[in-house]
This record gives sequence, structure tokens and C-alpha cells, in this order.
Amino acid sequence: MATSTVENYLKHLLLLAEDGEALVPMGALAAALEVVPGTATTMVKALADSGFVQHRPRLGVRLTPEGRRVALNVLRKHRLVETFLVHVLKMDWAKVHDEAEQLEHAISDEVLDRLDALLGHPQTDPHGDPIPSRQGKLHSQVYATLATCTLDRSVRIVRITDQSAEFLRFAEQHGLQPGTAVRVADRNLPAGLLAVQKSGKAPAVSLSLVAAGKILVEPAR
Amino acid sequence: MATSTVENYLKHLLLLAEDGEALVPMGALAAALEVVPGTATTMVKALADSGFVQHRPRLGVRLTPEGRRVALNVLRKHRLVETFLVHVLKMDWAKVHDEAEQLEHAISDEVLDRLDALLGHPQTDPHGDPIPSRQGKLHSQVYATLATCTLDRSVRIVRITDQSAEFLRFAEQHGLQPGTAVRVADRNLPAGLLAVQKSGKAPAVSLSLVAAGKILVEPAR
DNA sequence: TGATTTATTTTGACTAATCAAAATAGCCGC
DNA sequence: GCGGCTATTTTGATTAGTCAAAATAAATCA
Ligand SMILES: [Mn+2]
Ligand SMILES: [Mn+2]
Ligand SMILES: [Mn+2]
Ligand SMILES: [Mn+2]
Repeated sequence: MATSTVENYLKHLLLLAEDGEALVPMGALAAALEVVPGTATTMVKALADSGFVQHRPRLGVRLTPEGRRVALNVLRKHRLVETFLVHVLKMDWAKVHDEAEQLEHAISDEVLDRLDALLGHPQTDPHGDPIPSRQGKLHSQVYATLATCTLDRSVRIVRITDQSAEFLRFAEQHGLQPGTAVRVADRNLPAGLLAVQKSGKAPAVSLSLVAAGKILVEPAR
Repeated sequence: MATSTVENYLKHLLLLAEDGEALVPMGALAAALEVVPGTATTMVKALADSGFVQHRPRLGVRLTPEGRRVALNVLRKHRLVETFLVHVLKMDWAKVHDEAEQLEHAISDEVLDRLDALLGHPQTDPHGDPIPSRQGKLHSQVYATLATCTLDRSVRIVRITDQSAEFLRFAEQHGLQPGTAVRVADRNLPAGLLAVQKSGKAPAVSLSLVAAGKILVEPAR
């Protein structure tokens, strides 16, 4: 069995690669795992020996099909656990990431399946992150963000791509959560600022472009 | 934070001591944890340095109040998780012990509290094992067993004290689960056998005395 | 091209947890 | 009261994962 350290390395490689073919630089992997680069190098060589990754010395590392399979299963556990914690246990969506970071290594595939059924086979977790299917399909669409979408057009928030508790709490405070319909009322490029208007007469929310870039949207139907 | 190894040592010491004052022999602890005795000795010395146990060399080991506090919290997690898995996820009661063995180290105190509330603050787990209270009270009553209770008297099963999947599956197959009313129709001491009769006209179940001793009962109200 | 900066890898050391096997202590019989 | 059995402890080695710091390779700049 893969240890939880191994699972974490593989999961982070999956998240850092996205497409799957790109080589992840050792430094990026080390930073994501909060270890020094030498540690990541050592570990990656062990992972390569186990057939989970391909290591191109000095260039980077990428998952093998087997490594990707394991990583997708861990990611599925992570996101289904987050969904369970928010929807069933009513936990704060800003706290569930840290919980899931542990639980993703402790639940069996059988518990995973039963959780999935209990939750009604959700497609995304509470932050809008797509949940890999049981068969290992991960459909991560490309979305516009509040920083790039059309001005004054009604859009629906679909995903928050920053897991940090501070950002999630901020977003919740202003009602910027997946499912919410909003529109960018004003964008001031030089100032790096924009104003988001929720439907109704709530006051507009002021956001930096960086923050707005973390909020993915799709055209409201 | 205590590692999951430390948590397992403390939990097993709690289960092996029961009353709390008895010294647990090193061999018993090693056997429970499935490690060689030398490993247990080494670990116990480390636990003593951390203040979790008191080690009387060559005599045995027992929990300190702090060790007991930690152990009760782990045991509470274990049994609440088992209850969740059976009652919410509808898992086989013979499988949940192994699942809980992992999950007991991965869930936070906040998740614990919310699980407890979701389940309606249960007093016992699916096997009838008492769940320690949030405050660390563990009321383990002394019960009669099917091997010792009055002959031909209606009793209610309250607890199965064998966690093994085989025994639990056997018990379930014959409807010998907590809550079920039964009566010992016949006991043959020389043969080491007894017959258990469920209410209704189901055929009597034949049990060895050893097996019967693992099924705790109380007088049916 | 040659020197400097930066990323990566290597080396040596450490911690937690484990086992195999040798040493030891305590008890038990006679 | 001495010899032997048994449980426990000690010793030496191993594995997984980590860091600090030195070595090296590659990229960038002069
Ligand atoms: Mn994790
Ligand atoms: Mn998420
Ligand atoms: Mn455990
Ligand atoms: Mn139980």
C-alpha cells in the first residue's frame, strides 16, 4: 500500500500538472509539499523506482499512468470527504480542506463508494472543484474568471480556486459561492480593482484583480 | 500531537487494563499490538518519557491520567466511527472495526462532536461496546453471558465482545445481535455446548461455551 | 567565452518505529 | 540454594521520511 506521504506526493503532482503531460519542476513540487528540495528529489527517485512517476533529472517529474490512477483516487477521496463534511456534518467550508487532507488517506474504497452514494454522486465539491469519477475521469473545464468575464453580463460562480481558509471565509462573507449569480459592474484596470454586483440591491463587493482571478464563472443561463 | 502509533499503544493499554489500576504485562501489550516484545519495551519507555504511561520494569505498564485521557478520546472516535459506518453508511458490522482502526487517528475533535450529534449521542456502538463520553466517562457494566446466565430465562443480548469478522458474521447469521431477546434452552457442561432459543419458532442455535462467553446479556425487562 | 546566479542533486545526519537475536532478571522446582 | 524456564530488556540493524549544507549542472549575463 502507498503510504500517506506517497499519496500526498502523487496528489500534488496531479494538481500541479493538470493536463498530465507537463513536467513539474522539483522546486514546485517541494514547495507544494512544504519540504526542502533535497527531500523531494530523494522521494521522487523512490517513487520512480515504484513506477509511480517518471523522473527527468534536472528537468522535472511527471506521473505515470499508474501514478495518475492512484492520485485520482486520492483526489476523489479528498473532494468527496469535503462534500460530506459540508453537506452532512454542516462544517465550515473554510475548515474542511485540512480535515480532508488527513481523511483522504484513512478511508477505504468501500467507504468512498458509500459516501458517494449517500451524497448522490456529486460532480463537484463545495468549492466547485470537480470530483474525479470512480473510473478516473476528471473533467476540469476551462472557465472565465471574475477578472476576465464580460463586463455587466450576468454570470454564475462555479468554482473558487483558492483553498486557503482566509480567502474562503472572505468569499462566504460576501456571498461569493458556487451557484451565486453576479455581474461585474465595473473594472478599473490601472487600479487593479473591480466591483461585483450581486442580484438584488446588496452593496457591490470590491475585489482586487488577483482575488477576482480565483473565482471562476460561467455565463448565467 | 500523538502519532497514530502512540494512540494505538494508549488505546490498547486502556482496553487491556479496564479498571485502570492494573499493570499490563509487556507481553500482553506486545501481543495486542502485534509487535515483538522488544519493540513494546522500547516504545513504552518513550511513552513514559512523554508522561503517557508509568513503566514498572519487569512488572508492567499502566496509563497515567493524561495517557488515559488521550486513550479515551481515541476509543470514543473508534466507536463513534463504527456507529456511523453501520447506521449511516449501512456497512457490514463485521468490517467496520478495521475501518475504524484507521479513521480513529484521522478525524478531528470537531468532526467527532458533529458525528456524535448526527448519530444522536449514542451510548454504545453497533457491537454494544460502550462509547466514552466527551468528558471521558466510560461506564462498562458487568454483565452475565450466555455461558453464565440463568437457564430458560429470557435475556436480552447487550454486547458482543469479540471484534473478529468471523465471529461477528456468525453472530449476525443467527440473529445474535445487541437488542435481541433469547433464552438458553439447554446447557451441557461436559460437552461444553449450549442451545440458544430465539423467541418465535426459529430452530435453536448451538454454541460452544467459549463462544457463548463472548455474548453479554441482561435480564429481559 | 567565461563568470555568476539559480535550481537541483548529493551527502551526512537525525527521528520514529520496527525486528532478530543476545543478555538478563525473576521465579519455580527440587 | 542452585539450575533452568520464561518474560523482559538490551543491542545492533533496518526502513521511511526528513533537514542542513555542500556539490554540481544548467541557464543567464557580461
Ligand atoms: Mn493528505
Ligand atoms: Mn475543495
Ligand atoms: Mn488504530
Ligand atoms: Mn466495536
